[in-house]
Amino acid sequence: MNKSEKPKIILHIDMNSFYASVEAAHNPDLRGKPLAIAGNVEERRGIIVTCSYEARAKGVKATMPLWQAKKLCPNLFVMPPNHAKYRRMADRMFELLRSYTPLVEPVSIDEGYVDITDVEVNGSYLAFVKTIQQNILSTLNLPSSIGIAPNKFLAKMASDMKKPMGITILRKRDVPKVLWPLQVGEMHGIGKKSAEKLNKIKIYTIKDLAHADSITLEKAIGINGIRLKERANGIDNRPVDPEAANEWKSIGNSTTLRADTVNMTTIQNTIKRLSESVARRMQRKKVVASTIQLTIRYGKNRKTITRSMTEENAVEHMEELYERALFLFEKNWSGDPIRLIGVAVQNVIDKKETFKQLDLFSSNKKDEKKTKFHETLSNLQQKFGQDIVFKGKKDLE
DNA sequence: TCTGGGGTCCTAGGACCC
DNA sequence: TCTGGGGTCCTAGGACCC
Repeated sequence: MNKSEKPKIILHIDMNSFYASVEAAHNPDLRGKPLAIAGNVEERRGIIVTCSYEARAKGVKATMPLWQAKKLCPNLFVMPPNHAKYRRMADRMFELLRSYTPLVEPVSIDEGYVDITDVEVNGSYLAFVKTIQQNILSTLNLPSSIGIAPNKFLAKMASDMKKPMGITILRKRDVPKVLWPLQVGEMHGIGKKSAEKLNKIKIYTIKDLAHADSITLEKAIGINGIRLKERANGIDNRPVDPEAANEWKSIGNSTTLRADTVNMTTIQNTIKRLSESVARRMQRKKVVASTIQLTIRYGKNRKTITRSMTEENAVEHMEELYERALFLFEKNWSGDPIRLIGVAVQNVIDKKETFKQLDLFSSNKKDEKKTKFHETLSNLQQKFGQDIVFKGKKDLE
C-alpha cells in the first residue's frame, strides 16, 4: 500500500441462504422449516440451488440432486426459483446499502462490498455495522453475515466465518492467527484443482502459501499463484468499484433438455428460445455484441464444447443471434445426443457507444492502415519507379 | 440413471502485423 | 542463404465463484 493512503475499511455483505430467505420473508409459514429452492422440480434432473439452515442441519446442500435431498430430509419444502422476486429484493438491499455510501459494489445477487472508509461513524465501527445488519433484517426480513476488514479479500474471508447473522472483524495483524491455520482450499479463489496442485508442491495451509517460493508457485498454478500468495499475506489493493456491476463482459442463457436429443426441431426451437432470451436481456441492458457463442453439452460423458464467431459489426436482434447460433450448431454438431444447449454473446458494448466505436476504432484503424500502405507504396515507387507489383488482394486494401 | 445456470478471468496456440 | 522478436486479436477450453 502507498504510504500516503490511509487504511481502508471494507465490508463484505453476504446474504444468508438468500433465495430461501426471500421466500421465507414473503411467507411466514415457511419460517423455521427445512426449505429448499430447486430447479426443474418436476424432473429427475432437479438440483438444490439454495436451502434454509433447517435443511442444512439435515445434510441438504446446494448442488445436491433433489431426490438425494428428499432422502435426507423427507419433510423438505421444495420451491422453484423465482428470479424476478430475488432480483427485486436484491435491488432493495443494495439501495439500502447505498443510503450509507455510494461506494457499494454488488458482486452477485446476494453479496457485495461496501467501502465505509469515509463514512462518518459515531462510536465503534462494529456498532455501526450492526445497525446496517439490523436495518437489512428489519426492513427486508433478510438475515446477512458481514465481514469488516482493510481490504476486499479479508472482508470476504471474514463474512464467511460466522453464519447466519454474524459480524466478523479481520485485521491484517490477525491473519497469521486466524487465516494461516486454514487449509489452502478454504481460500476464496482456490478450488479443488488448484488445491490439488498446491498440495503436490507441499503447500497445504494458507500459511504454507503465504511463505511459498514465488517461482515454484507460478510454475505450479500460473500467474494467479503470485496474487494468491499476496492475499495469503493479507494484501489486496483492489478498490471497491460501484460501476463494476454495470460493465457486462458476456450475456448468455443455457438450458438442460428434458432428455438427451438428436431431434432437429427440438434443437432449433431451443436455440430460438435462448436467442430470444439473450436478445431481450441485451435490449434491457441497452448493449450490442460482436461475438456469438454456442455451447453444446453431449449426454455422453457430459462433454462440453463451445464454438464462437466474431462479427465486424455488433449484433443485437434475436434473428441475428438465432441465425448465427444455428450456423455454429450445424457446422459443429457431431450428431451425438445433446443434453444442454447454450447461446451467449461476448465483446459486449453499450449501444450508445457503437457510433463512437465504429468511428474511432473500425474505420479509423482501417483508414490508418490504408494511409500507411499508401505512404509505403509511394515511397517505394519513388525509389524503384512506378512498376511495382503487389501480390494478393490484401495488399491493396 | 448425479451433477443447473449465471457469470469472470486466465491460458495457450495460431494468424497476422511490424 | 538463412530464418528475430514483440504485440494484438481470435478461438477453445478450463478453473473458479455464487
